[in-house]
Amino acid sequence: MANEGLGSDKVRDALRAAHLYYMQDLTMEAIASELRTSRSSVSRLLGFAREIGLVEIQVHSPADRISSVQERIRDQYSVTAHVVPVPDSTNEIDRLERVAMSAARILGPFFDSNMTMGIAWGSTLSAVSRHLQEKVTHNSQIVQLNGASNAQTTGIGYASEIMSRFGRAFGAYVQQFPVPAFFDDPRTKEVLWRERSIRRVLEIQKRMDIALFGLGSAFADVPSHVYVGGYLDDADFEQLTHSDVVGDVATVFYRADGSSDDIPMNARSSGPSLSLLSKVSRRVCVVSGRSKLPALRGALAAGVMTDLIVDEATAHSLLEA
Amino acid sequence: MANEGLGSDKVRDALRAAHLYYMQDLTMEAIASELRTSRSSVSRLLGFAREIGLVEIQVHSPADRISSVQERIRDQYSVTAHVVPVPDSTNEIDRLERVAMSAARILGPFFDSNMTMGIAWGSTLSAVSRHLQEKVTHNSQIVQLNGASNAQTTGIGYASEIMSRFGRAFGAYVQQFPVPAFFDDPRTKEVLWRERSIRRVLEIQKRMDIALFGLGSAFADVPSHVYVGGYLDDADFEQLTHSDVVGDVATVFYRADGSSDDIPMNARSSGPSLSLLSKVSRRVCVVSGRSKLPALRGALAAGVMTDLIVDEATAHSLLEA
DNA sequence: GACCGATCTGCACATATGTGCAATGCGCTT
DNA sequence: AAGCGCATTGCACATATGTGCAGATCGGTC
Repeated sequence: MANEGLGSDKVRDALRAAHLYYMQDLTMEAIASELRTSRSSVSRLLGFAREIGLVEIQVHSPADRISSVQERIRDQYSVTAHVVPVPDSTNEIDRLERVAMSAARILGPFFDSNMTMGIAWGSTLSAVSRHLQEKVTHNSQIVQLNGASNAQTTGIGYASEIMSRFGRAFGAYVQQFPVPAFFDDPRTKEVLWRERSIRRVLEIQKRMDIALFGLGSAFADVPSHVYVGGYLDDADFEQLTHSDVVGDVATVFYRADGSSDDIPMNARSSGPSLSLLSKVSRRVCVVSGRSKLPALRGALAAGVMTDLIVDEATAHSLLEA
Repeated sequence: MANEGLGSDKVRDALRAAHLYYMQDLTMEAIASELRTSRSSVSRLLGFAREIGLVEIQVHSPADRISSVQERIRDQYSVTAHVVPVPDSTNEIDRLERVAMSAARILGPFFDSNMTMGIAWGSTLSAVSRHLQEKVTHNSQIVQLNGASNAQTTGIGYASEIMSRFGRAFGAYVQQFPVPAFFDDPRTKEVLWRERSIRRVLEIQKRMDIALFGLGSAFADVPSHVYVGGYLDDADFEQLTHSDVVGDVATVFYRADGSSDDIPMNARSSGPSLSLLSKVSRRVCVVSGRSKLPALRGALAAGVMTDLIVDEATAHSLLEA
C-alpha cells in the first residue's frame, strides 16, 4: 500500500473541502476551482469527508421545546427518550431501518476515546451497525455482551459482523465473546465462567461505560433472532411461556413486572444479569415497532435502560392506557 | 402577534423536517409527503431550521491530523490556532468575510448558557457578528469591552449594532458600555470609573468567561476603525508612534514585545488592561490579512489570547522568519 | 362585508449536487 | 517495454435543492 502519502493528501483535501463547504458556505463549483479539480471530484470528496466523520451534523431540540412525549416518558419512567419521527403508515422493515439510522447518529456523541461499549446482537443492532457514522476514537473498545453460537450454526458470522462494524466505525478494539448463547446445562456455564479467558471478557463487560441493546420478543411481528435462529427448542419455549416471560435483553429474560429471578433459562444464558447491567452508567435501548410494546414495558419496569431510542408510534402507544 | 400557536407549529415542523433530512437521509420530496406539503416548503423549512440553530454542523480535524501549522503555532506560542483556508489570491475584503464566517461558526460551541462573553468592536467583529448562527442559551450575557463614542460621533450605532447581533444570535442579555472610547483626560476616566453604574459593567467584564476581539493596527491595509473613525487626533498618533505601538486590543495599545506599560494613551482608553484581560479563561482573537502581522506578533508576545482564528496566508507568514 | 397588509403556498424555473461510465494515469508484474 | 488491475478523473446526464413570483389565506380594520 503506497497510499500513505496519497491517502493523507485525500484526507487533507477532504478536510479543506469540508471547511469551505460547511464553514464558509462556498458552492462545490467554487471549491473545485480552489482545489484545482472538477466539481464532481469535490462532490465525492465531501462524501468522503462525511463518511470518515470529518463532518458532524447534529439536530437539537431547543430545551424549551422538548416534545411532550419525551417529557412524559421521562416523568413516568425516568428515562431519556429519543423519539424518532416515522409516519404511522411505514412498514416494519422501513421503520426499523429508520429508527436504526437515527440511533446510529444519536450514538455518535455518546461514545468517545477511552470508553468501552458493550453490545448485544440481534436484528435491531444489526441494522444500527449498518448505519454507523465513522468517528475516530483512541483506546476504546467494543465488547460483546452475550454468546452467539447455538446447536445448529456457530452464529458467529452474524454477531461478529455486527461487532466488527462497530469496531471499524469507531476505530475501537473488538472483544468477542466466544461462547454459546445458551448452555444446555447451567453447570457448564458455571465451569466455563471460571476459565481465565472468559473471566477476562466478563471483567471487561463489568467495566463498560455504555451498553447498547435491542429487545427480544417472541411475539414481535418480526420475531427476534433468538426465537427463530434455532437457539431454543420446544421445551425451552414452553418453559419461557410458563415463566410469564415478555421479552429479553441480550438473551436474559424478564417478566412484565421487570423481574427476572427464578427464570430457569437465565441460568443457562450467556448474557449479563439485569442487575449487573444496571450498574452501567449509560444503557441505551433501541426499539422499533408496536409489537415490542410488552417487551418494552417489561424492560422499563426492570429499569434496564437510561436512554430509549424509539419510533414515534411506539412511543405514543407506550403512554396510552 | 398571534403567531404563538403558528410559530410553535413551524418550529415543530422544522424540527421534524431536520430529523428526517439530517438523521434519516430522506430527500425533501419524501419529507414533503410525510408533512403533507410541497417540496419547496420543506426546502424553506430546512433553511429555517438551520437559521434558528436546530441544526449544528461541525467540521473536525481528526486528532491525528492536526495541520502542522496549527501544531507549530501551538508549540511556539501556546495558543490554539484555527486556520481558515482561503486562497492567497483572495482580496482583503473577501478574506475578512471568510475568516469572519468561520469564526462565527467556530464560536458557536464555545459559548453556552450561564456564560458571559465580552466583545470588542471593530471591522473584524462587525463581520463576525453578521455571520453568527443562532443558538439558544439561557442566563447568558454579552458585555461590551470598551467604549465607542468619540468627539465627532457617538459611534454608538456601530458598536451597539454589533452587540445586539450577538445578543440576538445567542438570546443573551446585552450589556452596553456607554463611555467614550478614549477620554481626553485620564482623570475623567478615574472619576467615572468610580460611578456605580460604570462599576457594575466593569464587574461584569471582570467575570466574563470568554473575550472576543480583533486586532487594531494603524498599518493594516484596511486601517482599523479606531484609527480612521476620528477617535484620535494628530498629537495622539504622534504619541503612539513615539511609544512604538504596533497594535491594540479593544483600544488598549501594546508594543512589539507585548508590553503595554507606560503608553500614555492607555490611561485614557476605556478598554480593559491586558493584564485584566489575561485573567479570562478563554480569549479568542480573530485576525485576517498579512498586514496585521506585526500587530499579531505583538499580541502573541503579550499572551493576550488563548485561541487564534486566522487565515491561512497570515498563519504561514507568522511562522516565517 | 369590503379592504388591506402580511404571510404562506406551490409552481416553474434556475442552480446545485450526485453518479454511471469511459478514459486516463499509475504502480506493479512479466 | 508491454500488459494488467485498480484507483481517480471529468464529462454528461439524472436528481435534488433553492427561489422569484403570482395567487391564496388569514387577521385585523374601517
